[in-house]
Amino acid sequence: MLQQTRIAAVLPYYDRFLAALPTVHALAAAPQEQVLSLWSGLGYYSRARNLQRAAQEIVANHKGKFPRDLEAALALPGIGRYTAAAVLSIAYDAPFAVLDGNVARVLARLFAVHGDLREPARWRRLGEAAQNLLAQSPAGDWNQAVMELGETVCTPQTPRCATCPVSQFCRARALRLTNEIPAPRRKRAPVKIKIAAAIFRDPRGRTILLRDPGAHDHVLFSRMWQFPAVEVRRDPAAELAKHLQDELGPVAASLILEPLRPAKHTVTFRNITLLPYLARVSRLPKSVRIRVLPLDRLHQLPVSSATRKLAASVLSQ
DNA sequence: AATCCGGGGAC
DNA sequence: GTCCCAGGATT
Repeated sequence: MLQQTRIAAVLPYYDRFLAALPTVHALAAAPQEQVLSLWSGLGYYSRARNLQRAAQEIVANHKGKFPRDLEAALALPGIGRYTAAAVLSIAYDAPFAVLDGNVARVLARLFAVHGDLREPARWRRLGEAAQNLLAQSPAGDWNQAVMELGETVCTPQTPRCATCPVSQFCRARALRLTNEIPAPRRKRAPVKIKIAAAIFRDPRGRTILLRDPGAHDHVLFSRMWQFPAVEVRRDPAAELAKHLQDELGPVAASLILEPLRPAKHTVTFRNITLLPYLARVSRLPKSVRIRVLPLDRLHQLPVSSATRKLAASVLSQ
């Protein structure tokens, strides 16, 4: 959960996840839909799929215990250098240094490393530097201490050098380069997209969700349950109406699409304007690919945050 | 080596 | 608004 995600954002998910699936055996045996529902809203959903696959491999091949061997850990889906080092050092006191965004920033300032830290050759050197510093024991405590130093003291903006325990060794500070190091991560230019979505509602307050309706909006909805939706350009209502007929058939022919308040959503480099349309119907469309459920019970299914925002636009009006 | 994948909290 | 997060997989 912590991969590229702040601790504060993870905590409530972590608590709910462990309460529902407290053991590796429970996780391995759970329906994938339950795992994804527990992850719903946290993002990077391949992590959830990989975590469950890893649990299944651990049960099948490692007697239900996370492997102590580095190579075996790296062979698990979703376990890379960082996570393997973190788990093995914290759980088993194995002598592997972690390198994450926090550690990289601390080391880059300590040694005044210029350039993009994520560039593979530079990242590898930083990993070697981290390993060379790992003379302390227990290794897990050392690793967590360096990460926490980065999180709380050696922060990206306005680091708290006055309270830093290693400021006297810091080359970036000596050179007055703490604001220039590390170099900012280069990012892809943002792209603007408009997505129109139809939120059906029957007299009992129920709606429909689909899965895998088309390739174009997978990015936004993460291949999970979603409202019928389509990317639109000039005439959102008309383009959505056409899409609904293609998706759902003639049942969608004479719908009245009532525009609701647009919402903003960002997925990596895409700036998305969500255009919700309420479709009041006496009877919901039926199909094997359709799930019917109350509009205020979306958390029962795996959905992305975009789907939650769309539902909220109806519930708030 | 590049690119992709979510979401939100801090500033 | 901007930045970046206890990264990993895929191409």
